[in-house]
Amino acid sequence: MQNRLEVKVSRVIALIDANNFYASCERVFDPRLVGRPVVVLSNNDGCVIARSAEAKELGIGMGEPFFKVRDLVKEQNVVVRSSNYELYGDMSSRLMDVLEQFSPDSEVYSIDEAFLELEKSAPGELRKLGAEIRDRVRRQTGLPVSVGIAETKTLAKVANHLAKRSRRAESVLNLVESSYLDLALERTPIEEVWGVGRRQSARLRSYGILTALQFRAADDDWVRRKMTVTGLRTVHELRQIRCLELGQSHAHQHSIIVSRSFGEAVWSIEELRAAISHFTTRGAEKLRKRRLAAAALSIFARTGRYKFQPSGQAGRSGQAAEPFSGSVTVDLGLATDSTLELMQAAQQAVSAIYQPGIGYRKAGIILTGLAPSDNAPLRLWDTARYEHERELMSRIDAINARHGQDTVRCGIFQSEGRWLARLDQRSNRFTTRWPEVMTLR
DNA sequence: TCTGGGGTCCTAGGACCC
DNA sequence: TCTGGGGTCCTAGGACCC
Repeated sequence: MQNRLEVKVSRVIALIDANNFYASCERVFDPRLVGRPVVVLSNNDGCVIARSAEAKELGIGMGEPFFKVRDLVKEQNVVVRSSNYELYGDMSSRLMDVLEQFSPDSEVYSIDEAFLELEKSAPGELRKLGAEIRDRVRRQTGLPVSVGIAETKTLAKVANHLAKRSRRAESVLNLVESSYLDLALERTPIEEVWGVGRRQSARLRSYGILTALQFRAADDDWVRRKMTVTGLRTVHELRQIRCLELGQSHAHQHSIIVSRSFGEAVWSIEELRAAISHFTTRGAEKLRKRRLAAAALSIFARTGRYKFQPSGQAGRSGQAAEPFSGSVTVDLGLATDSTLELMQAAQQAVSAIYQPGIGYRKAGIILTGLAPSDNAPLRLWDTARYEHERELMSRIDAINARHGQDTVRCGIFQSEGRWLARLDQRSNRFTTRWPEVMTLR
């Protein structure tokens, strides 16, 4: 038995973050892309969501709409890829497997980054450990990563940013017991501090706070008033006071969202039903995979964010209508992970939300009230049917896992439709689909 | 006309993250 | 013409309770 009151060994936090993750994944499987500008596009080929260093140098911005850079892309011979989440997800789990070798305490923070808790040691030793992490990830996955080490998560983020930016391409920076700490904070503009977004940084700038160093020196009460406890925590973290502990990712997820922008506007209720059915199927699969059940299902549907041209009778006036956005929530009564039950609720919600004469550009479902499905309350009636349904679901999942998505599917939906996203330039799913593995000649 | 005080729970919306 | 998807946390305000 461990004595729970024993003195805690002093520990530090490392943040490991892949460089240009999606673009780097593409490079692992196509080395011809090395040294060339590469961009990866969002779903529907709408926005640029990843850029290689060369593409950044051309001035292509993060989140920039693709049509705005199309000419530049052509001129500069930039490689363009549609997003391939199946490939990136698989590469992500390989990355995390390597990181786990270095510490039992880790938090997978996003698809391409993780925090590791490390035992504190001499600054030189920590730096060496960081370099070893970087090198092993490279050897075992082919991915380039940067490592930042510090006393708190927020400072580890600062360290990681600076490591990425360093011209010497060291890609490892240790700020624990570092005489460089203050200078590092001075070189970190306020908007780059983790937790300070566009809104707050504009406000802070108007008060003359331009750097992380100045923010660290701000008065506690003032920060609390202006930015609530969230802002105060960030300031404390910059002062090496740990406020944010490592979380267990997925320990208790609160919601699941499945949503897509449509390839073309959707006007009819049949097409909207088809799309929502598709999202609901994906959502139910996510639930079962994570062993969760949902107590409520919401759907939302909206027009484009930027303008909206009404059609037919609604557009007769010729005036542009306001962008429309609506949502409907259905209480499921008892938590469920059954595609059939969720589908019923979703269709009910579609009927409630649909309005003719609106060109929907995006829709989605949100599952909430999540709880482990093993703890789901027992049904008082219909127990036999419910058990039967669960059995059916697990068989369908097994078949689809083996033979591909939607080999067997529930209900009425067509898997084709104008609402499907465009993905014109997707690379092969090299690691997860047999027909797409690499062939060597 | 006058009209307490304190608590909980829920939801919508804002801000942030990658 | 063409602008992603999936999450979290916090707060304010209303409904409701005693």
